[in-house]
Amino acid sequence: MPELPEVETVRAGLAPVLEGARLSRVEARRPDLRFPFPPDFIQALTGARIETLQRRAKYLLARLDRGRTLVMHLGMSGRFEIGGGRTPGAFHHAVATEAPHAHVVFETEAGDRVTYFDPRRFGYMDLIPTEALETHRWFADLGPEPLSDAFDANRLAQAFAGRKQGPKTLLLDQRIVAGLGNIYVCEALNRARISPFRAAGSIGKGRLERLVPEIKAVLTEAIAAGGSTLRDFAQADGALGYFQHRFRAYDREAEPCANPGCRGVILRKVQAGRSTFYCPVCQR
DNA sequence: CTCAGCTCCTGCGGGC
DNA sequence: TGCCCGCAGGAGCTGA
Repeated sequence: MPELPEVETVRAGLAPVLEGARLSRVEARRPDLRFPFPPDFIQALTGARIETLQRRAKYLLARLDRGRTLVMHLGMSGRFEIGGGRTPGAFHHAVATEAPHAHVVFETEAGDRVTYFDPRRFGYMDLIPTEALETHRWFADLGPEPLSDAFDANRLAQAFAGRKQGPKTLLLDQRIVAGLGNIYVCEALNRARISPFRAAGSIGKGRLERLVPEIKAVLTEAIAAGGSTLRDFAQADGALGYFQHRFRAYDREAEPCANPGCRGVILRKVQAGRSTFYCPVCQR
């Protein structure tokens, strides 16, 4: 599911319920997601108060009042729902059925319930000492937030210098810029009319100065739209993001390029194991 | 160091 | 209808 705009949408949806809330009950319905839960996961969370719910790159960070932070990554198919955890209509059965793939349930003293679903289980959660977050291996090497001033053309030029890989691959590298994924990289390169395949080191500074604002623009627009709903992404309140209707390249194979004045057609090619959607006419 | 390829896991849609 | 294949929003690992 989630790239930066989707994770930010989830954060914004959960914050009203979780920020300032004290957890009265936490349930892990299996021993692991991508990784095992820490041994004291339930014990450490039960009774803890969530001070803030923040986002860094594609991670959600729930800072607890106990010196640790609950770190959550949604992988490919992770999703939160306010409520949930039981199959709707389960009361029709003699025994309530657990909703499929509802792996973690958080209940607050205020009576709210937040359920984490993740069919593919590429997501993960851990408890990390808050003061050690920045040096933790998940965060130590992360690049700048793409929407921050720290992410600019100079930074990108430095990262691209001498590299033969395409800008597509490098923009997916979270050490260069943190939060982009396959959709928004395809979209930003199409908007900036830069080929995903050319050697990143050969892209002139002027073109990077066009690319950076396009990255920021597509992310900002996607956040405003509540993210993109491809298969199963929904906001925490169940509302669907609608940015997918504004895709110009991603998932638009054989459709006309939307760039003004371009008469090209979007192609799909596999690059580094991922689908790359691009316009061979205007993206150079 | 760089880079391509493979891996984890489940579900879904298209083609036959 | 049912089966098989390819593909999916991430990212870490391997080995050349």
